[in-house]
Amino acid sequence: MELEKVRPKSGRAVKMTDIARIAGVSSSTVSRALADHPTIPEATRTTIQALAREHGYVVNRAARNLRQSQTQTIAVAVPLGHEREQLISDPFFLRLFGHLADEISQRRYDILLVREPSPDAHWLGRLVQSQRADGFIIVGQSDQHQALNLAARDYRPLVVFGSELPDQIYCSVGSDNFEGGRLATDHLLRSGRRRILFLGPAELPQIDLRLDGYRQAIGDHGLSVDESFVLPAHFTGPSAHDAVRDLLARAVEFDGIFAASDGIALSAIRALESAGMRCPDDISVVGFDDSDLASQSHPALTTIRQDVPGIAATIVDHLFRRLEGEGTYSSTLPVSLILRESAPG
Amino acid sequence: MELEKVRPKSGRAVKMTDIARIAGVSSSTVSRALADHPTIPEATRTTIQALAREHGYVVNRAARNLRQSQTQTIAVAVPLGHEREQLISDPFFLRLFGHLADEISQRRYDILLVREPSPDAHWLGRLVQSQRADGFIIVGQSDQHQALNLAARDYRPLVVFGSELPDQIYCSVGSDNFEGGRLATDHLLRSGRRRILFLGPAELPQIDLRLDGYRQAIGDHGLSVDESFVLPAHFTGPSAHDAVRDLLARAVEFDGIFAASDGIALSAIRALESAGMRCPDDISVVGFDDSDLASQSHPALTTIRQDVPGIAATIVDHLFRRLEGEGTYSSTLPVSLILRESAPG
DNA sequence: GCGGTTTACGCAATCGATTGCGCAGTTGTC
DNA sequence: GACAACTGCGCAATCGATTGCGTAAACCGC
Repeated sequence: MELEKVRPKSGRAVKMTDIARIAGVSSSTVSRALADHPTIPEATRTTIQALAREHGYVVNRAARNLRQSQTQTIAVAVPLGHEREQLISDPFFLRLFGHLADEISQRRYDILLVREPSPDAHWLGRLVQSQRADGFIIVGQSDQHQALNLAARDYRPLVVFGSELPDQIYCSVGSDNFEGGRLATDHLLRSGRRRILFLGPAELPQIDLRLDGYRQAIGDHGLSVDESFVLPAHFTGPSAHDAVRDLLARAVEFDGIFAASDGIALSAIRALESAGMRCPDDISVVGFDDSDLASQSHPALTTIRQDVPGIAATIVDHLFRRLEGEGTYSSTLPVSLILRESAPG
Repeated sequence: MELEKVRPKSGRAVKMTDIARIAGVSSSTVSRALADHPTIPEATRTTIQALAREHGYVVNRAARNLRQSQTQTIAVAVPLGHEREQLISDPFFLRLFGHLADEISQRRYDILLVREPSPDAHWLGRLVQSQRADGFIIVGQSDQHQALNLAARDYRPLVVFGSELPDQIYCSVGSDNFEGGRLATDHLLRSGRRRILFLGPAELPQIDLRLDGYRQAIGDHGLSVDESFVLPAHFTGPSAHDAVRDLLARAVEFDGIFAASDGIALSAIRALESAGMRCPDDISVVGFDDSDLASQSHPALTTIRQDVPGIAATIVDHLFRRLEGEGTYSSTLPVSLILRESAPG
C-alpha cells in the first residue's frame, strides 16, 4: 500500500447553512425539512432532502445533541470492580452484549460502551451527568449495589443486568439464579450423587443466589450442606482447576460438581481428567449458562441455560419504556436444565 | 421491587456557570481550571475542582464535543452487508471487539458501536460526517472495499480489520490469511492426506486468501486442485454441515478438510460423525481462528491461530497514530499452526 | 517611582443545529 | 370587500462549554 499523504481536512465540512443557501431558504427550513416536519410542504421537503443527499450533508450530531439535550444513544456500562478483565475474557458478557447491541440498534439508537475501571460511589452519577447517553444499561451488579441505588434515586432510564436484591430501588433484569442452582443440584441428587461441590465466585449476588438454590436442593433431599464443599472460583483463570486439583490431592471424596459457569465446569473437568478421574463415570458435573462451549466440549456439558436473547430483549424493552416515562418492575427470567453427557439423567 | 414514582427531572442539571457563580469566578476560569490549564494558578484550580466535585458537576459532553469538534470517542463500525447476524453470532468478532474495547478505553476514549444494516456507497461518508467519533475502526471489509476506498480518500483516522487488497488506499490490519491457508493445507498434506476439502465463504477477501494458500500448498506438493472440493459455507448456520453430509451421501471420497473457521470445522466434524466417519481416524480436519471452542471441543481442533489481542492492539495503535496526523501502512500479522487431535502431526 | 513584564482572569464570539414566535402573503367566508 | 384563518418560512435565542484576545493588577529592576 502506498503511504498516503497527510493532508489537511479538505476544506470545511458542509453544514446546514450551506444547504440552506443553495436551496435558497433559511437553515430553519432545512432543519425542519430534514426532520420531516409537517409544516414544511411535501415539495420543499423532498427538494431539500435531495439537495442534502447530493451534497453529502449529514446533520452534525454534536450540535443536535447539545440543542436537544438528547443523543439517540444508549450506554452499556461495565463497572470493573472485582474482575478487571471481565469484559474481554467473559464469553457470557460478550454474548449478552451482542444481543443488547442488536436490540438497541433495531430501535435506531447508537451504543456506547463505557468501561469504568475504578468505580466509586459516584461514578454512575458522573456518567449520567455527562449527557453522553439517553439511557443506561449496567452489566455487573457485582459490588455496585449501593452505587446503583444511589443513581436510581433520581435517574430513571437505567436498567441493570442482575438479580433482584432485598433493598433495591433500581430496575434489574436477570435469570432465575436461585431456581437454576436448585435445578442443577436437584438433578445431580436425583441421579444418585450425594457429595456435591459448589464452585463459583459467591461474592457476586447472582452467583450467591445460585448457591442458595444449591443449598435448598440439598436440604430438600434431606441432606445437609458441607460448607467445605462450597469453594470460591473465578470465571477465568486457573482457580477452579486448582481448587479441584487440591481437593483430589487431599483425597477428599465427592461425586458431583455444580459450577457457576460453563467455563468453571470445563476447567474443573480438566482437573478431574488430569487426576485420572472420569466425567461423568466417576463424577458428574453441571455448568451454568449453556454457552457455545457447553454443547461442543467433551464431555458435552449438562448445564443451566440462561435465555440470553430474552434477557437482552427484556432489558432493552424496560429501558425504552422508562425512556417514555413509564415505570417498570424488575424481571426474573426462567432458566432450564439442558441434559448432556457430563451429568446424564 | 416497589414501582418507583415517575418524577420530573429534579430541577435543572448543574452547569458550569453555576460552579462559576459559587466560586466567584467566570465560567472561563472554571473551564480552564477543570482542564488543568496552566494559566490558572494551582490554588484556584484545586479550589474549583473541589467545588465541582462537591456539587457533582460534570462537563456536558455534548457542549464540549460541539465546541471542540471532537468527541473522545472511537467508533467501531460493522457493515452487515453479507451476513445480517454476524455481530451476535460470530464469537470471533465478539472476541476482537472485546480486545479493541480494551485498547481503546485504555487510551481514555469511549467506544461507539455502530451497526450499518444496509451499507451503500456512502454510508461511511455519512458516518464520518456525523461527527459522532474522532476515528473509525471498520470490522467487515467484506463487500465494502469500494466504500472504504472512497471514504479513505479524504478521511484519515480510519483503520480496517481485513486483508491488504490490490487497489487499496485505506489502512488495513489483519492476519496473514494466505500463510494460514497454506500452513493448514500443508499440514494435512504432510500427514498423508491427499483429497482435501476447502470449506468457507470465499467471497470474503480474507477467506479468499486462505483459499489461495490452500491452492498454493496443494501445488507445492505437486498435486492439482480439484475445484469440486472447494465448497461454500457460512460461518453460522447449517451450510457446512449440509455440504459435508451431501458429499458423503454422494460417496465422494476425501480424507481431509480445511475449514475457514473453527465453527465451520466443528460443524463439519458433526456431519462426519453422524455419517459414521471418524475424525481424525478417517478424515483430518483443520480449523481457523483458535477460538475457545477449538481447545475444548472433541476432538480438540487442530487450527490456525489468529493473534486477536495483537490484531486489536495494532489496529488501535495505527488509528491513534493517524489521529496524530501520522500516516501508517497496512499490517499483516503472523499466524501459527496449533496442533491438536483433529489433525495430528 | 516609573516603564515594562508577567500573572490572573473576564468578555464575548463561537461551535452547528433546533425551535418558539411572529410576519407576510394567501385563501376562505359571508 | 373586509376580516379571519391559515400557510410557509425566517429571525433570533438557545443548548453549554471553550478559547482568542484584552486588560487590570501585581511585580520587577534600576
